[in-house]
Amino acid sequence: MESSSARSGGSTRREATRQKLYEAAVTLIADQGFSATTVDEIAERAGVAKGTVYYNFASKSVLFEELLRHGVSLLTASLKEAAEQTAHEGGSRVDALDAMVRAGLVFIDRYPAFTQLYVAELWRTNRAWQSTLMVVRQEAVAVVEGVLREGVAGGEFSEEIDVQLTAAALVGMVLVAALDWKSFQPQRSLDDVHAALSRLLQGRVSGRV
Amino acid sequence: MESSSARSGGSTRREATRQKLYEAAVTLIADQGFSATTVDEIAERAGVAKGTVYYNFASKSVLFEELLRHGVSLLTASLKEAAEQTAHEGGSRVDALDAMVRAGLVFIDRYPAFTQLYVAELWRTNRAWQSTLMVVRQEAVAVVEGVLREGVAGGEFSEEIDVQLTAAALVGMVLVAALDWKSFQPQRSLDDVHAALSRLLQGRVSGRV
DNA sequence: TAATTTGAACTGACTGGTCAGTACAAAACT
DNA sequence: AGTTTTGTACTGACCAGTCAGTTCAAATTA
Repeated sequence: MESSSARSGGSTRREATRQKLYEAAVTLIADQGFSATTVDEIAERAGVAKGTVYYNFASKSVLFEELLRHGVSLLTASLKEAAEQTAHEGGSRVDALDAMVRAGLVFIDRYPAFTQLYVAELWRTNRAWQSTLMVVRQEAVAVVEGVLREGVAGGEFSEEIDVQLTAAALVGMVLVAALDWKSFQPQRSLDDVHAALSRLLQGRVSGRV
Repeated sequence: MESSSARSGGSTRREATRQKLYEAAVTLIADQGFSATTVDEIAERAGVAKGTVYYNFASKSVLFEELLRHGVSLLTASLKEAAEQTAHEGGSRVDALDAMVRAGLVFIDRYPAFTQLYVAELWRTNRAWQSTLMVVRQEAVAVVEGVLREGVAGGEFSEEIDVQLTAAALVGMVLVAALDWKSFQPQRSLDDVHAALSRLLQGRVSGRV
């Protein structure tokens, strides 16, 4: 079971179907929520028969869980890359933070629906995919926390800062600002939004230029 | 019709029932989402028969909408009070911002479930209560934007800042940090969390003092 | 002050529709 | 030649909303 002709990672055809299903599910669930979205809708939007959904995923919940894993792994990879890139170029930790803010914006710009759905589910309890979500959240936040800790160790950041809380606050800043951007002023450019957040991040809001 | 003994503003009994329904609904919906929460569950949790829900609210959606309105009006009032209080005491705009951050934290501390539910619904589209949510969101954000604008006008904040985006970012910072606090390190004190956010807000993260 | 009436508030069994998941034979891919 | 997809039909659990009937405290009456 599972080998077939194209061995590495399953057949392309199947992979394509799964991708279509992800894309259909992500927008529908972002808009309506998990429970209000029906499997029939997802199948229709993906241009696929309902049976195909169940051929590819064990259940609606499993489809959603794999969608979450898939999406967050993209984000985590992108954040890591941004941090490492900055390090290689000999930038400071503030530069790394800034690069990660930008990476976050790029991600949300490309996958606004996923982001929205993620935020909507993140703090819920008593849901089937709760544990998956926790794991995946921690992976992403850990990247930010890592940079903060390095900054504290290297004397670049104050030792007084609370790493965990500050990381959460930074994530929240980017998340909410970006969702606001996408929802209420989508015509603005990414650079524009990034500049506004950089200014806030570097404490240049209060007067001193 | 409608007079009865206790005239002013409807009977106390009815009001008490509605309050119980709000409280039951807010935790259930925060945990499970709107669609996954049944009216039977809400009624049971409130210690009331299902029919009572429909005697008091036209539908499940209406119950939820009124819950949203009720909750956000509390938040808005609290933010306004914080801002005005600071102004009366002759504080700066940074002080006002800081007071509002604290007011936000106090609110989330008291009503974590409501906050969670609000965040989960805020960026959705195609839902019945969408317009209600927009109105109510704007009321709250406007308070923050107002303080920022006054700060810019008074020369206290840089003219370069983007008021709308910065307001969103500030809200996000408080929101996500507070939800993280409540979810993952609930033993910490409000003062503690407030201090961490103040530090971030005043740009004291990067080295200097 | 005891008996009666009123009506707002509440109850919970019931209905009609919806939806996740199943079944499977035929078709299409690779 | 095996894997994947299709299309249609079906089942059974679940749930929003309804409605005929009940409760009870206050108001009215005698």
